[in-house]
Amino acid sequence: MAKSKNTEQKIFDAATELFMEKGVDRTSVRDIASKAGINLALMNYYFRSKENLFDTIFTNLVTENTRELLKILNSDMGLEEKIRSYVNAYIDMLTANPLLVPFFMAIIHRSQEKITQMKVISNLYGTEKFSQQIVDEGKKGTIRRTDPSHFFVDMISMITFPFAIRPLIMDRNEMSEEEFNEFIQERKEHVTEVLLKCMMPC
Amino acid sequence: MAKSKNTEQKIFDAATELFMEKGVDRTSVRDIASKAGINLALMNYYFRSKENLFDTIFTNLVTENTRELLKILNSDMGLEEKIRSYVNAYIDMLTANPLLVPFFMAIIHRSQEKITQMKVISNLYGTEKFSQQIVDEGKKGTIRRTDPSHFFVDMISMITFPFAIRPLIMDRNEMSEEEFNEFIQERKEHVTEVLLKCMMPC
DNA sequence: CATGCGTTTAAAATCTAGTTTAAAACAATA
DNA sequence: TATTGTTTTAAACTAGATTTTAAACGCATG
Repeated sequence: MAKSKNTEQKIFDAATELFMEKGVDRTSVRDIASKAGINLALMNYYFRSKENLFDTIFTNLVTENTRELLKILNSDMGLEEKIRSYVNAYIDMLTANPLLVPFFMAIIHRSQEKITQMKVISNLYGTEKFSQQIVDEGKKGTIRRTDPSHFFVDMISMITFPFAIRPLIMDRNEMSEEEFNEFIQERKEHVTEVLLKCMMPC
Repeated sequence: MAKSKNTEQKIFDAATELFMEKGVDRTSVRDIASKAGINLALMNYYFRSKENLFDTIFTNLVTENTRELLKILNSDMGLEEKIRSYVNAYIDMLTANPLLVPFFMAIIHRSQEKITQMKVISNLYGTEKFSQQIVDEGKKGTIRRTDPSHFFVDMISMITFPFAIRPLIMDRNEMSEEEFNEFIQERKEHVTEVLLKCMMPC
């Protein structure tokens, strides 16, 4: 029982990195083993199969990274403050983990049929309370009447999409890593502003 | 020389469909051959390798589908009309071809290093004229001063991202195919409005 | 009509990847 | 120390993918 947790963890970590970097299908079990510095068969010993290892990792990634965001979305903040914190927290999370979005995009494409994974991701977006808030404030006249589903899609689009096409943005604008990060930091303010402005009761 | 063009085309078409549907890595040359109704080795004869076939298809997909959009972006329309046509044309194009975005996202992840080297990519976003227009009108005061690179990213994010996460949106809102398409059609008006509103000179 | 050329097919060789097996090493404990 | 359960190793197995080679086909031209 000695090194068990240790080895299992090493496999888990190595696989996570490789999956995110090269994609699941382009990562072989042998890659994982060699990166983790363990014997090939141990992957099968601890996780029954590559696909099962992937499921484990995937679920873990989603739940780990969305806890905070969900909390904000379902908090009691006012609409403006909520939007601002959500945008900031989301962008911070993705900045710390820039491969997350491209990885997710690839997974959605890869496993459309795998409903379970879709369900896991759907958790990402527990928006009932937030939607209600938008409808309510629309009725009160505090903001323009706004369709919450479109609004939410706008929001996550503007937040996450730049990470999905990062290489293109960098290439197009001849940006270095740092310049791209600056660009992303600027977007915190920018996206918040766009979202608030378009629901202002003109 | 009899069936040459024919066979080459059959391979090309079959591969295009499969790549878009299942992803490049999960499509085997056998799949392609059987779908195209040709012998396994013919893929190798016409396109030297699977990877080379993929490059050909990818380049073709990009150029075919961006011609129209680029024309609009570099036309002499006024800003408002230009934005409206661009959003409409882009959404129409993706509606006709709903796998395009998820496919691209997967490709960006799959071949990051390769993609920036591909010259076709720069074609995707030839935005000089459009950017200039935004800067000019900002100076004139017709619109708020707006950073063109953020604006352009906002625009393509809101247009394309919903297609990338289509299964999630459908699952979350319990939508049928048709309902999703309606949702997307609504977005033409919605996105245009958001974009125009946020550059209005308050 | 046979020669040559582009095209197509078939079979074999090579490689890569996931999984399994069987035995060895190890650790804990009775 | 002997026993037992866990962990590790090396090697084998299986399946499939890709590439190569050579042979067959069909047709137009000399």
